[in-house]
Amino acid sequence: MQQSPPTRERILDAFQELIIESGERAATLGAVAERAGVSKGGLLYHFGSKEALIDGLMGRLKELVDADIALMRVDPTGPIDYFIRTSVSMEGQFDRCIVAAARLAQGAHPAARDGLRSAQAEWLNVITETVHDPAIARTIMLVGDGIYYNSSMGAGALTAQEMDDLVSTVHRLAATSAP
Amino acid sequence: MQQSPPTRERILDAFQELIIESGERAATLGAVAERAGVSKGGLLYHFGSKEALIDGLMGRLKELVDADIALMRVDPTGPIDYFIRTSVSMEGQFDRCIVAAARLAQGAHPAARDGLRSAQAEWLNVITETVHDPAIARTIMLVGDGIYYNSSMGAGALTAQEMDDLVSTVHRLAATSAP
DNA sequence: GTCTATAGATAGATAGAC
DNA sequence: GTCTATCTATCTATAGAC
Repeated sequence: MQQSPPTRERILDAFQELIIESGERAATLGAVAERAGVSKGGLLYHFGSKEALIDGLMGRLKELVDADIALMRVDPTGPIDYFIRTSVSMEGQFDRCIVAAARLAQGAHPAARDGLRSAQAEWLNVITETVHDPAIARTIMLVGDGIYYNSSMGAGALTAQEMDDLVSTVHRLAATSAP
Repeated sequence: MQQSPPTRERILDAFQELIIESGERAATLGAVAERAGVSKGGLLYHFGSKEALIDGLMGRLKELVDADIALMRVDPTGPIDYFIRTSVSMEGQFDRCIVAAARLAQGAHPAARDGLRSAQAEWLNVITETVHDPAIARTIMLVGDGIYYNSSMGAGALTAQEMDDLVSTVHRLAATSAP
């Protein structure tokens, strides 16, 4: 029998999805509460302010980033393949959480900005360990950032063919080296 | 003697800068009016609603994009060099307008989303004409998108050295071709 | 732990004087 | 073309019952 997630998680889910679907502005406490199936008062018992709600989502982000970095390091296809392919999906909790965080970061919420920045720093670390050339590593990071930029703008997902082309293009780039 | 720009332009400037500095949410009609040096009523004479204000900024964006595409086609260093180097600055009206539009697009404003999408389509056209390989062209576009993603997140500007490295890395990528 | 009721602040927009 | 005054709606947050 299916258990409904704890209220706290349902609230964070509702907040995250509302931000993705309709922007930060539409993610009011009332809308989040309704979507999570609680009253405003009930929501404010778990997160005492809107800032606390954002901090809650950033806590979730940090957990997911840590898990992702660990997976990236051990992926059999290598960190670059993993990085590009997982940047693109928008299907999992992780990507959805990142897109929501990106939108909050644009709304000038320092906690969201810092959370994403430290995630970027960790990814760049692993990529630099792999390709050694810092300029190439930074360029690959920019490709990943570009993918998130498009995701967060509601662009459609890449086809499987486009995805394969992109991965192989990035691999050729990684094999290149400055003269 | 310095002429102050017409009120309409001052209002658009104020709107744009407020969005960049503090996010869409802080760019209320009152805040925009104050920054532009008019009253709310004065603002609403020129732009009858917040949506009209957004449409006004999108009109400015379209003009700037058209001018940019024209420059990109005739730049002596070539379209790719021009595309990468100008994606990065955040100093000119054009980049600031794009970043503001990107933030509005994330707030689920369809007009902003459409304006940016058509700009991206035009850039991609020119790049594809230059490098011929569509997968490489798309990858270069993603690098440019990544730069804007970082700009709109308030990341610091690249150093001149990082910029040169990036441009040469992208050029090596452009020289690559699928087997 | 969750609810209702409500306070207090601020948003977008209108009306009409100048 | 610009202003002040004001209306209405909505948002965050608090208080207190259950």
